[in-house]
Amino acid sequence: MSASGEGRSNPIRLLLADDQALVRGALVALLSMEEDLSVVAEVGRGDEVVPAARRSNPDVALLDVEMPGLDGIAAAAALRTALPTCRVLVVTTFGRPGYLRRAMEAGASGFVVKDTPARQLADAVRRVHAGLRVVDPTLAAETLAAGVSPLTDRETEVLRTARGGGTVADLAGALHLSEGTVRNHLSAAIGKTGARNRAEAIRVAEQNGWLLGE
Amino acid sequence: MSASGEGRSNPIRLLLADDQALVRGALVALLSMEEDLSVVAEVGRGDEVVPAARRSNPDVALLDVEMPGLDGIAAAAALRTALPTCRVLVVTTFGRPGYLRRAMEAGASGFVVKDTPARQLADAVRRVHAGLRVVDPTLAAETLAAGVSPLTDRETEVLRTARGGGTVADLAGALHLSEGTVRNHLSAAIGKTGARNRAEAIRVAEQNGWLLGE
DNA sequence: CACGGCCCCTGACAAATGTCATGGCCGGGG
DNA sequence: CCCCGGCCATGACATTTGTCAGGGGCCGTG
Repeated sequence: MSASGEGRSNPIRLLLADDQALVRGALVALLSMEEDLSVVAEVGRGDEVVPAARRSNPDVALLDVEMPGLDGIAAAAALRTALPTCRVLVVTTFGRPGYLRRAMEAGASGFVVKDTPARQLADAVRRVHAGLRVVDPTLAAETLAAGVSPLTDRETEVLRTARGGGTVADLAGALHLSEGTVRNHLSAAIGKTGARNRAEAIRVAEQNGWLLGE
Repeated sequence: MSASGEGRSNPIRLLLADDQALVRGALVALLSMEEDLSVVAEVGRGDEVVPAARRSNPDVALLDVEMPGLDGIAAAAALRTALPTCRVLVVTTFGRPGYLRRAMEAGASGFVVKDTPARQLADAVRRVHAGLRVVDPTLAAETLAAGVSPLTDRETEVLRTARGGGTVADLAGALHLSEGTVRNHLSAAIGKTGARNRAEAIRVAEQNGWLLGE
């Protein structure tokens, strides 16, 4: 339990990124209760992560996935190149299989969903700081099962644009494609996702985390 | 925690309901830092609110809207009738106008969105406990602007079912209606929401909090 | 009672959506 | 080299969706 092993050594320096101020503040309170942890920066947007990290030089960054400006995965990647010594622990509301995959590819050391017990968070931070990987085992299994996205680049792009809920003509305009082409990509996506119409396809792709990025 | 230093009066007894364990735990940490607040119960499902409240007899209940079992609004209503002396403060991720309206109708004393600064939460709790109302002013304005849902019962029901993303035939089957009728309701909903197709109508209705309940 | 609102159904039509066969383009093997 | 497979694009075609104009039944209210 108590991380007294480190005795008087320097505490682990933390950066917190979450767009919901209340949650962010609550996490600060939670983590500040630990003797060996110290929150040195907190931000509410993905594109503020790297600047803040440059200023505060944290050991570990806790990044939410859903953030304005830049999503947590992209922020993780940016942070890895900007401060390679800083480990990343991704925290998210949704246990989307694709999120985990992308997070790992982006160089994250850990992945925690928001319905894990609060007790475990501090430990996860310590493990990550120690160079270990932290991953929810059930989620890891799901990720393996879901596999990598079967969607082609164009298909994901079209699907992503279609999320806003516009007509085919709108999409065609926005993507500089012919309407027929858009329909074709949508049709392919529908087939690959096993859905029966556009809306379903979007939901499936979203739940698998295949629509992330950009 | 401290030895009753500030103990002029008994601390405010709190019940916390949020389905995300991590957030719930963090909120506990946050609120426990206040001398005059004491978390006496925490639950992760809407249908556990009343039983837990019966056991712990809280002064104020913090309820999240998005919860399994029973949504926070319904839980608020149930709690008001079960323990009329217990005030309710609704906390939610989404500042949907309809949520606020429904929360107030359900007897809540306060409504806070999760991106308000963490500092203000304890004060909100105190205000609510003192019998005052706590409402985000911008959200209140939006609520007035959005008005009450223009959708008829059947229309909302159809729209709610359509959320899952099925074909008209599916909806007709699920609701025991003729396909034509379903299309009519959808068409009406599309008209009233000012949308251009089913998907948009669903999004609009959802954002306004018109699809709550059941 | 008569009226208006909501609900349910029907049927027909226009418009959007989904499917398919086809062809061009490119890069990696035989 | 040529062929094959993946991706992209396109237009014709079938299906689904959305709209409209009806009609009947069931309340609640003036």
